[in-house]
Amino acid sequence: MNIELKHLRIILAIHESGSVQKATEQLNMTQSAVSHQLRYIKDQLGVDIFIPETRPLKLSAEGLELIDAARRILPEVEKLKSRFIDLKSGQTGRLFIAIECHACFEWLFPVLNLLREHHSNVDIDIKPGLAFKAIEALQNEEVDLVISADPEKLPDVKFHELFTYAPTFISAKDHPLAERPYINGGDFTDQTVITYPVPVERLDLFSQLLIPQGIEPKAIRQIELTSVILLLVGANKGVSVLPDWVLQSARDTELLAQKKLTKSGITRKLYAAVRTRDSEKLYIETFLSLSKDVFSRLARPR
Amino acid sequence: MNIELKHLRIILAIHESGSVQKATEQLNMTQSAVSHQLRYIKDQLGVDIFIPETRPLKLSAEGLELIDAARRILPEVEKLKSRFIDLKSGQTGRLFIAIECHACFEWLFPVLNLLREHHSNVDIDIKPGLAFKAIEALQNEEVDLVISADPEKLPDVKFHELFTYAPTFISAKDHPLAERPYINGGDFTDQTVITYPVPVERLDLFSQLLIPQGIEPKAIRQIELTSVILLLVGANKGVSVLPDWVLQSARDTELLAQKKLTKSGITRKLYAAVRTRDSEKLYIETFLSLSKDVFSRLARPR
DNA sequence: CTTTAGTATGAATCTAATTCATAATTTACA
DNA sequence: TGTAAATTATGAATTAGATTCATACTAAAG
Repeated sequence: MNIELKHLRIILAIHESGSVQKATEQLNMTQSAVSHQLRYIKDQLGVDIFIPETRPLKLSAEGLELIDAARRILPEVEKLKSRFIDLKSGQTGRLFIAIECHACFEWLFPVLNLLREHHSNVDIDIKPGLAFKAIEALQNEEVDLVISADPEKLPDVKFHELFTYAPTFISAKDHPLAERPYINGGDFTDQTVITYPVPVERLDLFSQLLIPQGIEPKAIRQIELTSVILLLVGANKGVSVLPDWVLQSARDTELLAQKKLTKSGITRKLYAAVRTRDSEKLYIETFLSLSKDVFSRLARPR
Repeated sequence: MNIELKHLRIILAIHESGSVQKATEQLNMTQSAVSHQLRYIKDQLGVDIFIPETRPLKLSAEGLELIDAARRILPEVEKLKSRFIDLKSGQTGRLFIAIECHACFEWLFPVLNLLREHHSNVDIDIKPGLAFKAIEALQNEEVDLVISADPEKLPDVKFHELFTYAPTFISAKDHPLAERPYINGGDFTDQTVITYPVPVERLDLFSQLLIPQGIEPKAIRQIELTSVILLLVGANKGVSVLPDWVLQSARDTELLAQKKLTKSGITRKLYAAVRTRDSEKLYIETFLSLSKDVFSRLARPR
């Protein structure tokens, strides 16, 4: 026995319009096609749906049951269809985010709060623990967006530039290096460096400066919270390198010395990586523009 | 956008088996056919259901939603299908009954109670108010069975013989006619006749005896309940004609005189009329055999 | 890095659906 | 009650859709 949605739609249209003839418009079929299908349905189910040779067409006892079922099932399917229309257009969907850049929590939280206001139908979340294989998780659809500083050429992933920042050296004001106009890699050999608890190759200081020059600092101390790092640096327990945007508050600038890295300074770019086919989704575009807004407000000295 | 149940079944089979290859058996399709269908579904929905170029095949975020929907919708359809299998075989269904014969309530109630025990899934009911156009109501599927004494030759209706009975004259024992060996039509001209409250042409006494002879009784008094008719006849308020089977109880035979109608006696047959295509349904057959059983017990003098 | 299992694809084939023309029925109305 | 109008049913031809076969491609395993 083969029943398809098409058949339920035909039966329902006939019943609600009262005749095969009237149903043809609604169904966009000719009278003949409907009639042939009606016969097919009858054969499949093994019973008459409409009482033969009556006009207006009347449902049989069995036909009534079929109509009941159609009225339960078809709206479910319609719901599914409109759900997919929404999903495709980005009216609704899922935005799971992985961040390779630990400090990014600073601006990501306000962005997500704003995004939630714009797109209440989008399921927004940050997925921790994927930082290392973030792009792979993106391709696997475990996450839908990755904040990354290392763009790659991949066919199915698109990197959208968010903004430029400068990894910046900080120390206590009375630290010896606080006198220098800028900091070089070699300056770290006898320093305790305070970093986020992530593999060193994912830190700008290491990937951009120390690893290329083969330099290792005296010690590394790993701290989760940015505010605690600032505290410890202020207390002269070590030095650190953080994105410039986290060093804007008045308190930080009073207590800490900030120096550029190398004579010319190091700058990096942050990207939002999404799957190519998700790029036009509305909430992705909103995320990108909100990110730029929030960042520019954050980066502007107060 | 066109989604069919077939597509939901394919997606579900692939997901649950883990690969297109494994799903082919379950679906009775070749790998190629499944693959083509998969592409069609993707095109229709406008999104990838499975993440491309991964093995084992993994659902995309959108695919997950489709699976959820399939798991809601497909069981509904399966339920519908098995419902129709039951309907066709007569495991379940509807048995609405119209009775042209008013006295039939006497044996019909016990029959329906027994039938309910055998077929708890059948919706059994007596539909009043259709007695006059009962066969028409049967053809319209307003009812599914008609108890009738007047079989017709109709292509879509089948009359199953139930049993034979004798319309029998009754009067009080001290009534003048109680002396007669049998009763003729003319005997009614000066009698008050007590009948059920239905058109006279549907009463055996009239249709079989008085109307053909053009006789009218002195008066007609209409009473709903058989027991009240018996009471009134016993109290000499009139005479009546009832089927022999209602006159079996000891009390009746003591208080009432029973006479056959005409010298040779009148006999009639009761039929159960059903739509031809319902004839083989299990609960119809059970109804017929139960009716005969119950009647033979009722008709046997106690 | 090659083999293997799984998936995608194009062309040919087959099946099912639809159309067209027309017959058969039913209903409405005289 | 018969006739016209409207609706439904049906057969053959056509068209669209689904499936197969052969083969190319891709990812994973050894």
